[in-house]
Amino acid sequence: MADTARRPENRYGNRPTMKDVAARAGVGLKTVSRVVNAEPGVTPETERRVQEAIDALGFRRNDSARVLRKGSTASIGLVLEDLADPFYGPLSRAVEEIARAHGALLINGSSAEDPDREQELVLALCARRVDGLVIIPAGNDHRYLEPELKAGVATVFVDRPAGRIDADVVLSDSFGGAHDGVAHLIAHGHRRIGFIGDMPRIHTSAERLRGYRAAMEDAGIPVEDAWMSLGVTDPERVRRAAEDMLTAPSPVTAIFAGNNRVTVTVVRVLNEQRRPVALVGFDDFELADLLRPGVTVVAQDAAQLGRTAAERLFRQLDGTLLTPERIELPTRLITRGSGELPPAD
Amino acid sequence: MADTARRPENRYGNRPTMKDVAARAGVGLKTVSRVVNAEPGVTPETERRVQEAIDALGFRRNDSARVLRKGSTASIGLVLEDLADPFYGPLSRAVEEIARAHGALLINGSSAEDPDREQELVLALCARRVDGLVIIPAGNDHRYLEPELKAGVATVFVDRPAGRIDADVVLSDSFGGAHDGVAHLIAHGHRRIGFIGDMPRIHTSAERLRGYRAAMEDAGIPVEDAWMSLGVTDPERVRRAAEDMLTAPSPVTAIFAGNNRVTVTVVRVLNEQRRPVALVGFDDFELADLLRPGVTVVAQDAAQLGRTAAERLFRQLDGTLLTPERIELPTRLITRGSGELPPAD
DNA sequence: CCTGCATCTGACAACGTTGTCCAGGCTCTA
DNA sequence: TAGAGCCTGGACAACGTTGTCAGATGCAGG
Repeated sequence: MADTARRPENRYGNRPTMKDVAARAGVGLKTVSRVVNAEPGVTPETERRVQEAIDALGFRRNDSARVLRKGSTASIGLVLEDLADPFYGPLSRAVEEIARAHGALLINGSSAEDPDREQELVLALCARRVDGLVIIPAGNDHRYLEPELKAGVATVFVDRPAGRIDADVVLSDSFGGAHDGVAHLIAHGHRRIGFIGDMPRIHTSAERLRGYRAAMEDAGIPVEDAWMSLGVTDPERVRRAAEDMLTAPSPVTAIFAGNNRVTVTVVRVLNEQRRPVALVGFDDFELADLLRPGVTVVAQDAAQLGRTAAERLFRQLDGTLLTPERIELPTRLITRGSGELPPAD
Repeated sequence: MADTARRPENRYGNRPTMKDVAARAGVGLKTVSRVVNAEPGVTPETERRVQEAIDALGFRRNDSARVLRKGSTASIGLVLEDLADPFYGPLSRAVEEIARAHGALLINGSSAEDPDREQELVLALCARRVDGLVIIPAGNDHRYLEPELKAGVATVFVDRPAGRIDADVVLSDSFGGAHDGVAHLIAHGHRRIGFIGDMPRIHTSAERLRGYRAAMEDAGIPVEDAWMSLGVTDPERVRRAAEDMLTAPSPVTAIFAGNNRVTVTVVRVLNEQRRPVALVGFDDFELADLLRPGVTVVAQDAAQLGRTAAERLFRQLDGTLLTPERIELPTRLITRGSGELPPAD
């Protein structure tokens, strides 16, 4: 009875250590270490005895101790905005595959678009001594990373540049993509074009807005304030923003949506309109081709972003490095119908 | 010149330790530890000096050493099938939120539906001494986890039960959901109903197939082999399977799709058919309501699965537990049009 | 039988942190 | 002013592993 009530008192609930294995196999500690790490210089007979003890006890090497001794964790960290956002799934997966190919484990976390939380997460990863970091930044100031960079933690930013420090960054050509998308609408006869995007403090949003403005200016079309809605992300407010610009004194005949979440909401709103309104969205999304009309988008390749970033990270770690660089991947306009609707004046 | 060429020779590229901080601040090692951990018993003046040294050197505590000493890593592992699958995004995110609320970090990896890779990943996580594991199993035999369970690693399986060991599992009612979905089609007049699903060795697939058969049997409808397609996941083969059952000697008038990836492909195929074919899919997906017709689905709440599993995990860790249990969450039929089409005979 | 060499094995220190325990200095009271 | 008690700070061991190095063993050759 006293026995059943007894709980393991050690940490890890009494996990066996190499010492235990050594005792059971009747060999020295270091010999166990040799077997576990497949180092040479162990008789087959000895190895067998050790292996037997390992299996019998269910021993697993404690990597914390190993890391402490060796100095490298063979793991990298990924900090992104929201794991639930479909844009980040393929990106994350691509980074994981590259990491795996290099024998590293991926640890990831979401910043929930909160700069403080991003910093907290990054520092937690650094405390665990990850070998490198892939960061989709939420904040604008990454000077807190200076000691880490100096200490040799490989770092690559993705999707948005680092703030106030000099570091690698891999991103899509937001300016060019937005410019192309808006120019596409203009080419189809639109002149009153709305823009709905996220906060301009986010680099990609600012760039896309800039692309919108540039395309309009190139065509000599003055932009009205009522056509632009910034800092809007939650569906309710996107909906209102879209409705507002559709009923403004000079209503828009087309909308450019700054990211996939905005696009989806705008599609819902346009579905309820009597007259057709053209739409081009930034970011592709699944099923965009199945909607009626299909949604024309400016697509960026999330997986490619992840792959490029991860590869660059490991090249930093190889020492094949490399002054910080900015790598911009092109976007691709995919026409599916919604962006080719003529203006319904 | 010799100076610029010099690279840090220590591991971690010369990261400062508490000893360095202590030396710089002119205090003892343990005092630094106290400051870092906000332990009481340090004069404000001393604390200030220590803090200054920490900032100046860019010191970050080495968590490996801490873990080694303390025995708890404050981290949990999540092993899922594919991060890029939209079903797992919200699940993963939910687990992360709960972990965060408990002050734990989430480490996750994809098994790519490969049992060996699952085991490899799980053991890597165990070597890092995660406190607990949330596993979406790919394999059917988890006896390799016995030592871990014995050692007190909290473990919860999600979406599919563990194989050959006794462990907590949280899953959706696949049988009931499929039964409801198929019964719904029958209630709308269908008798020739097709089923396309994944390999029956996957528990959820087998259960959904069982639900389909049961619903048909309840209605007294004999099932023809040509109406069933199992072990089919990639789009190309799903497409062919769907086309085959639509052109069989006794062609189906409705299809039940076993998971969201299948559903999406089937939608594409049905879009190309001249006559309307009814469709109910297992798993909800974004934009299902925007398609024409909207896609009727049996929805499971991925986030809720994740939350439930994570909460249970931490209850195991609290010691508030708990013999292994099987928790089945109900599904919900969401009618949107595609499942209510009458048979076009 | 001893020497030299190669092969296998184990003792020991170190990695950076935290828990334990004790020393020294201070304040307060009698 | 002495003694008690409190507060602050530091010395030291321990966590589980790996690298270093030296000891033990076996064997061949003199």
